[in-house]
Parts: sequence; C-alpha cells; structure tokens
Amino acid sequence: MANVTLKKIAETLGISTATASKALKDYADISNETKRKVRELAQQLNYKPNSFAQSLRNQESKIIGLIAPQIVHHFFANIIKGVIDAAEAKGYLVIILQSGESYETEKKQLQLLLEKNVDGILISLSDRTVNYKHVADIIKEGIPVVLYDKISKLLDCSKVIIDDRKAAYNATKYLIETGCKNIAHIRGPLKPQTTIDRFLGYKKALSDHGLDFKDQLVFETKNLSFEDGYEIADRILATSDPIDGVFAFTDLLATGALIRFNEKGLKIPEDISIIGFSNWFLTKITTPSLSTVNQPGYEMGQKAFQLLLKEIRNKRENKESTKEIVEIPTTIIPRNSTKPRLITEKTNN
Amino acid sequence: MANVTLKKIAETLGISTATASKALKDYADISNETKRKVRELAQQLNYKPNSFAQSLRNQESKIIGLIAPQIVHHFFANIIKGVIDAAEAKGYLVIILQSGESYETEKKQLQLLLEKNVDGILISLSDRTVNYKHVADIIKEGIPVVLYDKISKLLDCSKVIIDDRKAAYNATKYLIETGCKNIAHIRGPLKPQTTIDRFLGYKKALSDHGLDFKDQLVFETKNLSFEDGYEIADRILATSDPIDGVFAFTDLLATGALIRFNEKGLKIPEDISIIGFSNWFLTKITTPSLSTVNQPGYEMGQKAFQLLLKEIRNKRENKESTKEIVEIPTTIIPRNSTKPRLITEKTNN
DNA sequence: CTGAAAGCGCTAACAC
DNA sequence: GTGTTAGCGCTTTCAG
Repeated sequence: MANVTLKKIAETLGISTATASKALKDYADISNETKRKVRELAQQLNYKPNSFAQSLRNQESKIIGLIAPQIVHHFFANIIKGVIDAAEAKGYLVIILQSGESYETEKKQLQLLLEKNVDGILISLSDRTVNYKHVADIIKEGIPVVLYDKISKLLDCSKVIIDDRKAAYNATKYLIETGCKNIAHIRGPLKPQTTIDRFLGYKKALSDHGLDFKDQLVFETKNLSFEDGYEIADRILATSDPIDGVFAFTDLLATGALIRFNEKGLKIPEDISIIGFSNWFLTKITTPSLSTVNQPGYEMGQKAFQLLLKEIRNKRENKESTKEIVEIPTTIIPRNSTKPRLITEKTNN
Repeated sequence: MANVTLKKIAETLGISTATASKALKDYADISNETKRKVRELAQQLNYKPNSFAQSLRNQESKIIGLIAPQIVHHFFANIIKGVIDAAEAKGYLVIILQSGESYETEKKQLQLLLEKNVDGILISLSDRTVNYKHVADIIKEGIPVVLYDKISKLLDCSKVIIDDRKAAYNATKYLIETGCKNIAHIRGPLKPQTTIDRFLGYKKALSDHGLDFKDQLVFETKNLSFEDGYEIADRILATSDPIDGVFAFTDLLATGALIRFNEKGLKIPEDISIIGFSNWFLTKITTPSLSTVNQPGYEMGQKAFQLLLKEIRNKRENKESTKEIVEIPTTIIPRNSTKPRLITEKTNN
C-alpha cells in the first residue's frame, strides 16, 4: 500500500504537483473544474498530506509538548485534559511527559521536546528544580514557553497560576468565620513557592482577624502524604493549645488528619474543623466530606494553551512575546468538615 | 538565532554535508580526525538535527499516539504513565488524546494521529464504540495498532488485557471464603465486554461454590458513579434476601454503597462485606478501607508499548504482524471491608 | 576516506 | 490558470 502523494495525483490527472497542491488549498488562481477534479481524486485515493514534508517546509509541527511533575494526579490530569482539549480545537496535538519531580529528568525532557521541534512547550516545574537555566535558555532561544502552576518568578515568560496566598487566606478566613479560634496549619516542605504562599495566606488571615499566630501550630510535612496527615493529627492533639480548626496544605494531608481525628473519637466539625486544598475527588467521599479549596485545573490547562498559542503566533509574525501572567480564581467548597458560617458574606476569590 | 544545520557545520569545516552527517553517525569510513572535528563543532554550536527532515527521509517520526476514553481517571492515568515511561526509554514520545467515551471523537482522533504520521497507535475503545471499522481500516493499512483494556474481539491485532472474568471470579470467591452466603453484584451497563465478563465471573464463582445465582441480586447501574452505588445500597437493603456480601463492578460503586451502609448503621464487614474493583486510591481512605481487585495499570501501559514497538519493528522489516494477546494478572487486595478468610489458600490470578 | 548527487513530499515565487 | 523551479535539511548510494 504505497502512500498517495501529490505527485501521484498530479500524474494521474496530467497536471503539475504545484497545481494539485494549490487546488487542495483552494487558491484563487485555480479553475473550479481543476479544483473539483483534484479534490475528487484526493478523496477517492484517501490522500493525506505528508506531515513531515509540510513541517519541513513550513517550519512548524502543530505539536506542542507538555511537562508535568506527575500525571497520576487529579489536579495535573485535569490540567492536561484542559490543554489537550484546547489544543485539539485549534489543530494542535500534545506530547505529554512527566518529570517525576526530578530536575535532571525535567532537563532531559525539555531537550527531547526541542529535538522533536515542537512549536511550543508548557511546563510545570518539579519541586526539586531550583536552578532555572534550562528553561531560561529555551526562552532565550525564542521557543514559546508557558509555565503553569509550579512556576518561578525568576523566569520571564507567560504563566498561568492560582493565587495561593489569597486562596489560603480565604480558607483560613472561612474557618475563622465558622467560629474557629485556634487554627493549626499543616504545611508542605520549606521550598516550593506554593507552600510558602499558602503559609503566608494563613498567617495573614489570622492577624487580619485578630488571632495570634503561633509557631507551634504550624506543622511541616515532608511527603504531603496521607500518612503524614494521619501522623500530624496526633501531634496536633498533643499540643497544649485547644485546637479547633485545621487548614491543610492539600486534601490528602487533610484526609489523613480527618481519619485520625475520627479514630480518636473527635467530632468533626464540632470539636475540630478541617479544610483542605485542591478539591480532589476523595474529598467527597470521606466521612464527613471535606471542605476544601477548588483549584480549577481544567480551566488552567485551557488558559495555558491559549497563552502558548499566542506566543507561537507572536513568534511566527516576528512580534514581541507578550508575557502575560494569568491568575485563575479559586473558590471555597464548603462541605461537612467545617461548621456553617456565622457571618454570611461573599467570599472574594 | 538562525538554526544550526549540517550544511553550516560542513561549510565552516570545509567539508561536505554528507561527510558531516556520516561523522555524526559514526560511520566506519570517516577518519577519526574528521569525526572529532565535526563532533566538536556540533557540540559547540549546539547542533540539533532537524527532526522533520529526518522523519521525511526515514519515514518515521519516533512519535506514537495514544487514545484513552478518559485521562482524569486513576487507572487510565497509570496506563498512560506506563506507556510514556516505556516509550521514552526507547526514544519515543507519546501524543495523548481522549475520546471522552465518544465514538465520533474516537474516529476523528484516529485520523488526527494518522495525519501526523505517528509510528503507531495505542487505543482503548470508548464504551459507546460498537462499530470497529475505523480501527479495522487502519490495521488493514498496515499501521501498527495495539488495543489495551477496552478491546474488541472482532479486531485482529495485538492486545493487552486483564482477564475480567477470572478477576471477578476471584473477588467473588474471596467473599465466599470469608463466609458470605448471599452475595449481590452491582454491575455496569449491559454493553461493554468488561461488564459482561465480570458478571460472568461472579456467576461462575457462585455456582462453583454451591451458591444459588439469583437474578434479583444483580443490580445494574447506568453511570458507574458514586451516587449510583449509594442508591443501590438502599435497594440491596430492601431485598428479602439477607445479603451479606457485595461485589461491585468498580471501586466508586463500592464506595457509594459502603458509605450508605455506614449511614444505615450496618457494621462492615460483620453485617455486610464489600469488595470493589480497580484499587483506586480512594479505597485506602474509606472507613473501613475497601477490599478490592488490583488492576495493574502501569504494567499494562508498559506492556502495551512493548507490543506496539514490536509491531513497529515488524513493519519496518516487512515482517508479519505478530498479534499477541497479553493478559496482565490481577490480585485481590484484602482490606477492612471484608472479613478474614476462613480457608487459607493461594489465590491464583 | 571524502564528496557529488538524488530524493523524501510539499510549497511558493515566479514565469508563461 | 497552470507549470517550472528551487529548496526546506537530511541521508544514502555510488563514484572517485
């Protein structure tokens, strides 16, 4: 089954490949009669333009690359879905790669994508990435790059983020408004910006509402795992402070704590309220269901592709890169691990 | 920053592009001295071969396509991870597409992949796909195709599957061995093969162990949702039979039922045991944790890529397609929603 | 050991 | 309206 090429079509029709090519692209200077004949034959032979040849000529592949730290991950999977859907709608396909939170892998994968001459790259940095030269180099080369979620302020390119500080602020404020007075925070490891921002949001919400910030009410975890949350629940119960609220860095930690509190016979939310972060599926099925902060991954993915497309077009038209930073709003999802709010008031994002 | 091409390297070195090309590919008939010089300059200029030109010459892209019904899905995400990892290790990149369980989308996406001249395609059929011509046509054209998980027996190509019937048989048998006598089954909609196979496995396990199969103990769901499971729990409790065990088609259904049983004050597993299917993350965090059947997605993904690679190589060497069907073994994961086993016996996969 | 030349399939400038 | 030609960047004979 030899492949059908333009040449073959041109030969059988007794015309030149140039004419055939133009006919298929509906050029104005080709007679309708010829166009009809070419199109018919192409259809009949099931002609498909060779994308390699097209790419070689046009210097574009209509393929973009995406690197995520993880893909077996509710939030990232949603982002990826958003990217793929948006890309497909604009005629782009997406190569997916996962760095597994490894800086070395991330670096290697960027090279792989460049070698494939993708038209642009979407990347969320690994937690262990502390040096950004590998990304900066690519941006400098003029390859369209958009950062999403795990970004670095040191990189000069378009970005899609959520405002972690504001979201954490609102989550903590929500606990306060439901009557909590002694609120603990289960935070992530020291490094990534998200951890810091959520911590700062928590801290600011306390002080804005006249509550004391106490260092000993902040618990740091290494792995952000269910087990970490479970274990920290015990430490929370062991403090001398009468803790009545917990804001966890992520739903998994919150769930670990929730289950441990249940085991210990605490009443949630009466004795202790918990709010998580991310709105993973599992928050719906814990007992009680977990209040959380919704991180709209799908929308982030769509937006990230849109920004990338803009950069791709800028590049093709030799325009300056626009370097937009888009913030996707988050919302509080109240469920049964928190009490009803005392003061009714609109949550700003 | 004009791109570095072989030509440029050749010119600066005063040699021909042919020589430069061969030098980089370590051909035996090039002097070590020349090789060294070419390699050095290439390195220095950060030369990257243009993949379009290479693909055009070699008729291969080193890119494969993967279509899944869903990607925000624990099992499929694991498969995808397995595919990407295995592919990357062999120098292939993976374009991901999701059909959203739509036959039309699936058909369109196959075309998109063909238009991009991918070297091969991995596809899991949508539940709503009942006509297989779109896939059969591609196989007939000689494009390497491997089906994974959601397959059709009518398609003649390599496949990676789990033996749903055997797995369901073992899950049901497990309930029986832990002392259950009246076992209900929450099944999926009538059509997909997996539903049928798991149902048949359930039925066979009953009869092999001297238990009566009763039609009214089989509950069909439309959406395989958490809510479906929840609702069916009520119907299970309303039957006249003293049901003491439930085998659910999937973990989500099992979880819905489990939560409803909890609400109704039933003791799990003493009053009623439950076993799910898939070993999703959520099974670890329900109260009690959910016994289930592990479906090794990552391994399936890896195997699927290996089979595809074999087909790709067969094609290139003009060999016959091998059309292997590989079955990945499943295992029972006992947790706290089932009682301890009475008879200790090795579970065969 | 090296290089000239052809060609993968397509597109676009330019001629007729 | 249509065809000629050149060329995208690479690989691979084949001749020297």
